[in-house]
Amino acid sequence: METIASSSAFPPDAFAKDCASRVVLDRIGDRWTVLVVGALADGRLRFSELRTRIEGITPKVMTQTLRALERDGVLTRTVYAEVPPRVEYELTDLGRDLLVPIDAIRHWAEQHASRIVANREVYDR
Amino acid sequence: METIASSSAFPPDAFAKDCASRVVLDRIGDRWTVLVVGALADGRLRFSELRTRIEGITPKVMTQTLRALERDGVLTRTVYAEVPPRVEYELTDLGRDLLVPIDAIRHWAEQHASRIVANREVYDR
DNA sequence: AGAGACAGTATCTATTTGATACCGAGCACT
DNA sequence: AGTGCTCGGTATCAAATAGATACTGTCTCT
Repeated sequence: METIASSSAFPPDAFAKDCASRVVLDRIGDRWTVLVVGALADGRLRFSELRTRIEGITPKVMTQTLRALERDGVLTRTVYAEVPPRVEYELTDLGRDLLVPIDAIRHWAEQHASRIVANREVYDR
Repeated sequence: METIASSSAFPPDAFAKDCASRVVLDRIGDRWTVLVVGALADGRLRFSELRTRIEGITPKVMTQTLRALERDGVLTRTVYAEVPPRVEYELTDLGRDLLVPIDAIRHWAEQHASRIVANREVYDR
């Protein structure tokens, strides 16, 4: 395999290394992406609002995650030249598309969480 | 951290640290989970078959991922006492449930991959 | 002058991931 | 009897990533 398959001559195959869709999956297979995108479901939020909503994320990692998502065109970053500074993040159309499967994942997690935690306890015993 | 909130007195909230659903999300926010579960969509596979299908995963990481998913009850691991050894992995009901949102994610990735790669190129320029 | 808000950086450490080499049991072949 | 092969992993070490914590710059308000 050579070039990134952005052509549609071949069906995109996320299992193939170097396939574009695999590259994209790597973004979602990120600890924080699901949470950040999910947090922006109801509209634009500022950096600090995101930090409050998503417990446990450090500012460095928040910045990294946001920049990566901005780079991919999932969200926009708008800086207002005020003091104190105001920066708002908002999903793009692409980001709102992503929201659909991401919500599905989150719902699955919330539905089956207790069962999974129980499985772990059995396994570890 | 002491107890994971597996009670259903509170609505599960994946944004909250220490919430069970957050713990579960962390499993999905793993680089390989989506691929491994997706690979098992059509039935049981052996270790080496998984390695072939999922390009780029190393044996160590494959083992880690499979053990974690087994621990969570997403798949089963069956060892046949043969030589050479045969070990088969298969999704549980829980795993097949997970397959639904995971397929949604993969479809999203395959659909929008080229657009995202294009976005990155613009951003990096 | 000093404190505070906000959106981050800088720095250092801990944890995860990855590359690569190797192992053990048994069969098949020479 | 020795050699090589298959399969499903481990072992070991290096590299990349995530996390904890402290700090910065700008302006405004007291």
